[in-house]
Amino acid sequence: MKHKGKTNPPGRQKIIEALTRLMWTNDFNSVTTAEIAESAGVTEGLIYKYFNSKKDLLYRVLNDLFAQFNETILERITGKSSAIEKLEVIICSSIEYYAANRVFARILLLEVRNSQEYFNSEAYERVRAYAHNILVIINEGIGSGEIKPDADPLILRKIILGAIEHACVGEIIFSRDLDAPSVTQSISTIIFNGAKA
Amino acid sequence: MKHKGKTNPPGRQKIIEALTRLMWTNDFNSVTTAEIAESAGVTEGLIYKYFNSKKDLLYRVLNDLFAQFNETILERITGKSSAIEKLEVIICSSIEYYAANRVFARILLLEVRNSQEYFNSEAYERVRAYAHNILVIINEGIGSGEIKPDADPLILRKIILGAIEHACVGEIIFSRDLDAPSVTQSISTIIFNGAKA
DNA sequence: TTTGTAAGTAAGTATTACTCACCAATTAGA
DNA sequence: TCTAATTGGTGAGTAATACTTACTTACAAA
Repeated sequence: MKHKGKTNPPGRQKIIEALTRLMWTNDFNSVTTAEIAESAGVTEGLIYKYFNSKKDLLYRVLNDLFAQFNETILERITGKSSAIEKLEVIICSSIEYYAANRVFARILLLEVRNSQEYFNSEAYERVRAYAHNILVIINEGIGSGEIKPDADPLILRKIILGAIEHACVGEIIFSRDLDAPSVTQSISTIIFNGAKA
Repeated sequence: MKHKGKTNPPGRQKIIEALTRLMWTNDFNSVTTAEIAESAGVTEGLIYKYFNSKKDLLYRVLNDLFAQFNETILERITGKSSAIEKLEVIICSSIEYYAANRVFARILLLEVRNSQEYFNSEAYERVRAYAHNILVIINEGIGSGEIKPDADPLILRKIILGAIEHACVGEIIFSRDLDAPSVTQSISTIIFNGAKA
């Protein structure tokens, strides 16, 4: 029988932790269900009691990690009144979080987007909420006169998200250090003040 | 015996075309070697005569597509003397190319980066050359006084590449239309003139 | 006590990426 | 010209892997 999903039994949690642990050194495709089970100290069958597929398990891991991420972000922007300041906090917090939580970053930026199922997952819902939040702040900034009224909010969001991701993705792939405040400073200067002399 | 790689026999080319064709509708992981062979009209064994692995095949496909892409770009920027103009041409050409060649875009942006082997591939070398070219143009722009001298060239490149990618990735995943000139215009305005009012 | 369900096991199975021994035709060398 | 090697291609394997299914045990409530 399948699990109803109301509770979070120890076995289930151990499986989630095992995959997270294994992905510290391996990419998702090269981690096997047998390894996950062994590392969790349970049998392979149990994985399929709690998760529909190996990918479903991955999306749950991402979902858990993204939940924490979203909390951190929301916590940090409350109190800031300027829209640009809020956006800078989001940029910096995102980079910091990716730098500190490489498995999270790898899953989010490199492992899930290749398959359609992801876009029906709960994890993706959270990503949308995060992106929506940025859009709200941009519109707020346009409303208050902080941001140019003719800047396309959707494009500005794409640039911000793209800059965050691209600023991290290389360092995540090659396990290089990331100086979040300094990178944020550079990004923010270019995006808000422009690169043209 | 393994193939030496000097020639490009019909079977080899048919395999490349088959994967490209199959990836028009399916993501890489859900395409099987059996399907590739059948669609190419050859046997499964032949795939491994010409390619070391299924992934190696993917990287070769990307390599071929990226070669064309690089040619297109280089062709278009010759003649332009302003650095910013060159960068705008690169942004617009990239978006146009991704829009017109969705399989190429999906492979490059969504399918290869999750595995380390990719970063040793010939395809990745081409990506580096493309990125290097952008950096050269940025430095040229700083030298000529078009671009702010205190803008970090590496970060500016990340923002440009990030903006291009993020401007396309959603539309590629969800098969939406992409208006390259208009998106380029918006991106360029924000990056070069700044978003701040 | 009984009944139902949740937690977990163990032994499968089908599929899939990949291998290997072989064939036929062309080319090169002696 | 005979032969030896190389190239293009086949087809029947194999090991591994994601997933299934029938089963056991623990336990909570009625």
